[in-house]
Amino acid sequence: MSLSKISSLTKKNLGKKISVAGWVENIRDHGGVIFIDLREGNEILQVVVEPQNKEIFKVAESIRDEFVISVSGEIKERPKGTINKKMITGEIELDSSNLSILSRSKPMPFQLDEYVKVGEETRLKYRYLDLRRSEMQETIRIRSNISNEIRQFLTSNDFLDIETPMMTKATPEGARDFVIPSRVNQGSFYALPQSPQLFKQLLMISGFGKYFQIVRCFRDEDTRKDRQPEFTQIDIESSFTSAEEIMNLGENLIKEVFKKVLNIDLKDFPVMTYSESIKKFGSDKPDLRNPLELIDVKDIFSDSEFKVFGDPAKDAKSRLVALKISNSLARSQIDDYTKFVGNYGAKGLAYIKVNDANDLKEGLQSPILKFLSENEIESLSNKLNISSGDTVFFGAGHKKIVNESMGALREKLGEDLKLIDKEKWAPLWIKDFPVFEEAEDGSLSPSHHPFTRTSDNLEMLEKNPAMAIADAYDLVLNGYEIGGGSMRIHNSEEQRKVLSILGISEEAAEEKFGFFLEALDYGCPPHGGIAFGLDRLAMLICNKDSIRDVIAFPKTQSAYCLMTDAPSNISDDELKELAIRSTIQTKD
RNA sequence: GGACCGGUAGUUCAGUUCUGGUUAGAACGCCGCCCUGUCACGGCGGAGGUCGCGGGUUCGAGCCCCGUCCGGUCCGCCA
Repeated sequence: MSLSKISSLTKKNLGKKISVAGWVENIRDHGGVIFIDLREGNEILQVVVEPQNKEIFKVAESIRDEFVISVSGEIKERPKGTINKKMITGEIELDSSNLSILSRSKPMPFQLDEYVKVGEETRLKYRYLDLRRSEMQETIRIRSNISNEIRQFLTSNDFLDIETPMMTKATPEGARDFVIPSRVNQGSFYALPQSPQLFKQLLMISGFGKYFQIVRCFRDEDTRKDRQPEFTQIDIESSFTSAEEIMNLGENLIKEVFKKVLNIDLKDFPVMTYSESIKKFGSDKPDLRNPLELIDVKDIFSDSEFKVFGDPAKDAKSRLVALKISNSLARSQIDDYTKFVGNYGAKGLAYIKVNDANDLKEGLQSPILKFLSENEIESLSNKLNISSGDTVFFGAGHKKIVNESMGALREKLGEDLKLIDKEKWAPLWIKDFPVFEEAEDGSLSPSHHPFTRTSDNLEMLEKNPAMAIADAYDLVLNGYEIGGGSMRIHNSEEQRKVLSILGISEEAAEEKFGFFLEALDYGCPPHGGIAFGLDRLAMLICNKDSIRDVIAFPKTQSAYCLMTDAPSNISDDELKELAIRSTIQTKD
């Protein structure tokens, strides 16, 4: 008799003889009758063992949680009053006539029930058991559905799935590479790809007009809840296209995934420029579910006696913003927020508590009031439209620090004050990024990557690179960057120029990118593309706080696998074969 | 590299500071016995601890001090 799937069993099977197999979710031994909840995937079927069949009954008495068993018998309707509405199979049960233990199990190192919370450390050590829990079964299934829908969508839009090497060449700049030593070419190293960027551009040169790949990428940088050393990108590239076309494609792709996986119709995604986003939110990946906005108040304080505000108000490289909330906070809370913005380099956090908005003389409370003129207070009151009970925070200083600290404060206040509607989806496009980011020492680094085309002309790029705008775009969802892309440079002259602006010498460019620069000279079509972070997308769709929860076997914050104990030492023989010597003394 | 939070039974936690003191508790799980309609079954009984690790202070440390390891959140980092 072949095995039936538990999920397929319904009242239609009443009276039928069937066999099932699975894990023992739970046993209720009443002495005279034994109930076994048998689990297969996420589905559970109640098996009844009656004492009449002495042999089976004896076996059943020895069964423990998570044994793997097979049972055959007849599907019966449950007696009246014993129907369990919480179970999909709650109206039926399997009256066992045969039962065998296929595999025993030691007691679990932690309980798999949904009712018991388990720490992540334990879960990761026994990840294969953690994955048995219905919650994990569900998320892994959803993730599979997501990638399946993506494949279908892209394939039906004529995109070709093409694999690119995992063993490739180390690239300068950017993230640190994971490196693979070569035995055949001793002393030389491959690198794992940070992304298939150059290969997908080469595929455009090869004439594959539409490429995609769901592909693992590797970056040897510190992790976060939304960053793992290895992660998965939905990598897309297209020839003879435009930013509008790629954004349109990406938007339809995400809409399709939400429709098919969650049955949610996303409205058209708003588009915002980078500079507007920074101005309003201090961030290039704002969570639009958060209603708070930064308000520039430079104009009010341009002649201020109060240096903390007056100086930045006069300085082009500085910013002065207010952030208003409709809550009155305790002193200790304000102190906490002051500490919080300190993490981002802010020297302090000025604030005004509005006790009575109708009395600008006595109704305000703040250590900085005595430095502010009546005019300034009145202008502030008008511009911010303050009401009694409000608190206003101020950020003043270098643009970067104000944006980062006040942007982070906006997010934190949004969370703490529960201003964010967690049921909502807030996608948006950010475009018109600068081509380069300027470091404090004036040096430039790519804000996207060095193959991004500017939407300005080349002259502008050379004369004033820090002001040049890139033909690039990011997709942001609920405050997470879930995708980003650009139109690419498609001639070697422009590509060489950008590399030189980045401070990469001609020799270095030749050594690292020579093959690519040469390829650009053999008829390169204009092209561009985008890449989405599958892990982040799945995390958001599954309503999880960390991408670890949507990765079957993730690593810890220190890039360690608690289950396999990777990374680990290799033998001296292996090292010798690879011509490598460690500079670390091995522990005793 | 840095800041902060955590590490006590198999698991989840209480106990920990201001205030160190005899035998470190609970719940769930586990083991044994009982139980014929439960479904997070129930009842009775039992076992289970290097308080992450190392050092120090003290008559005495889970608790105080120093160091260290592990997990998490964040800064730096992430073209």
